[in-house]
Amino acid sequence: MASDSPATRPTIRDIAREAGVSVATVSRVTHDDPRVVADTKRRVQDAIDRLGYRPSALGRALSYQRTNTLGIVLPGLGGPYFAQLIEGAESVAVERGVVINVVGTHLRPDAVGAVRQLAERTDGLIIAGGTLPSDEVAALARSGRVIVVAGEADEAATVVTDGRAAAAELTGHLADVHGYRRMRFVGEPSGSPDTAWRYQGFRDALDQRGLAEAGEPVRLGLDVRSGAVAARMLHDAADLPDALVCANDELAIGMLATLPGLGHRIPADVAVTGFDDQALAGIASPRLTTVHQPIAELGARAAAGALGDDIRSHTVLETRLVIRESCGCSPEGTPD
Amino acid sequence: MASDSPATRPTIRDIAREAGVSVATVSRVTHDDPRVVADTKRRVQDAIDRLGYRPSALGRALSYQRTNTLGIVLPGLGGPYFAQLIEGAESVAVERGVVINVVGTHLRPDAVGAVRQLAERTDGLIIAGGTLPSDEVAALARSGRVIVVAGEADEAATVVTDGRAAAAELTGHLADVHGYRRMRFVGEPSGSPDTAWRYQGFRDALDQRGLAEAGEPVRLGLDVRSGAVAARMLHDAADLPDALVCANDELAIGMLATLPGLGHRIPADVAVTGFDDQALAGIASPRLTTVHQPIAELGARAAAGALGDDIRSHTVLETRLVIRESCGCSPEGTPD
DNA sequence: ATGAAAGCGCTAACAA
DNA sequence: TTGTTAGCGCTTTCAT
Repeated sequence: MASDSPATRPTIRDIAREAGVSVATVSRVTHDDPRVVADTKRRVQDAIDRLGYRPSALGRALSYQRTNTLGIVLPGLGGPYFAQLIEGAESVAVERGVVINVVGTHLRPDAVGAVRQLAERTDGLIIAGGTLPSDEVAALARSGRVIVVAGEADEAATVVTDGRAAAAELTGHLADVHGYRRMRFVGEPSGSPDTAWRYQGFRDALDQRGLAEAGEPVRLGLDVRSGAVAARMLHDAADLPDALVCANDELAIGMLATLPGLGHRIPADVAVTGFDDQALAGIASPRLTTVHQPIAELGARAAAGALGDDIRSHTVLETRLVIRESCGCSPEGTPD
Repeated sequence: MASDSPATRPTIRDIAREAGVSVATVSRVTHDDPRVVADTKRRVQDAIDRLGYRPSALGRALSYQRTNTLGIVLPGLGGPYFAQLIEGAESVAVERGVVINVVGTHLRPDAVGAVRQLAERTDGLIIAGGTLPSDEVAALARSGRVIVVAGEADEAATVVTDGRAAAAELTGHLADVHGYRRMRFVGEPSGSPDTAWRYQGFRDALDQRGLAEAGEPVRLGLDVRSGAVAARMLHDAADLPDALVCANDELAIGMLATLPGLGHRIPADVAVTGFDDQALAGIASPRLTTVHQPIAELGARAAAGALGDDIRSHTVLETRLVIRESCGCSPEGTPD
């Protein structure tokens, strides 16, 4: 428990000795090599069971020159977005007998060092946009398989969605269908490339229509808590616009969990939109108008690339505007 | 220009050759060994820089017989609870020059296999309660350093909080101060030991007062989405109790983001409580009455243990009841 | 101050 | 069918 020194693990040599064979034979048995005769195999297997031997992944990795591991670098292990991304990556990792190792850089003072360590122990790396300086990404890409997801890179292949166009379409709906004029973006644009693109799309739609932002972007993170904080700030400043365009669903959920309690009805007093179309978006009340993104697919494609499949150097996946009620539309899809 | 081996990473031998020294000397340089004379050191460092050499973590691990890696096994990488746990572990990992590798078992068909792989590549393991069959945990504990967090184990040390007592205290407050009689638990008790303890505490408080549950536990997950789903179910069944005792804050937040939109005021029509006291709990509206848990501390203690510190075989950390407004108390802390 | 060489746990030619 | 042996990349005595 506290102080018992774990017995040292048996090595392939221990088994060889125990079974009275060579290490090569033991290795063959652990690989189900058909060449070993049944009787020998049994003897070896017995020794393995008796001593509780399991081949060292480290030793194997060194010999194979591959680790059967896929690394994923994310800003943090927070919300559903990254969970889904990982899930997508897992789906392809599983069918290739590869395990996944995740590191979150936001928690890490020395993110670069941690990622370099990770790179050593993996056959490929998925890096989320905005987690590392781009020259570091380039360096990593030069010495290994790297795919950047939701970000830009010139030395590595990227897998993204066109968040800019999607955000513009969403904002256009708010302006044209509902006639909102005072709209404000929630989320720190420079937080990640992803968010930057969405903000740009928001601006695009405004500019196209000669509209101005109802204020600076609310510069906060991308989690539920930040949505709640933003809601309180806006309430305290008595400065609610017609519509709050949130950088993702979680922010919007934070709004839903705060604004009503503060006396603001959604969407009657203020419209709120999300981005991502997480499962939650269709369940909260009012249901969230948002943009659907194939997040798991993003992870799956990236994983395939990072594991050696040939993929295009720049893959862009489709998004889809999802109109529900938080923008002011009625459940039938028509504006109020 | 040494462009002979282009694709493959340079090894310590390449550097040795390039600098005209032995591998031992290169190794000394990478370890800042004071015995190498300045001139030699410079020559080696030059070669290292020129070829872009970085010692292989794999090779080192094999030689050192340690990996400088800490593994964490969680059900999933979803919400803030696990993010905080990891953060706590990171804080001690960082000061020991250790990196963290996380795997989520819920995403994994072959969780056991994945964890075994992980165990190979780490010096210690933190395992969240309920993620693995207990005999597997025992096996892992026998061959390495394992700490179980928020769960039970006889072969491994555990780090927990007394969720049962805390839940009983919280429920007692609801019953005694507010006089609620119809109370219902939200969350699947058998989902994790943690949740089971909280449900037990809830039952304890009820039993003590001769009260009955206002219905079976609402058997859902522990995420925001499940809270929203539960809210809709209860609404659709027109079966809202006096108070909803949620297994964690996220569930409660899902309620806050759904119930008001469905026409139910919190706490006027129905009280809602959380568990964990996430940052969000004090910001959403109404602010959440909940139980504070030192989650990061949980992670930190577990990490210390998993990395070799002597810790008690059973550590229990303090919780604290946090009364805010979602239970019906006024901001001043008095009941309505 | 530096080098030679023996491991660390495993795999895979090559021999026998 | 099985064994011998040379790596995989690195560290670390032990010599020199």
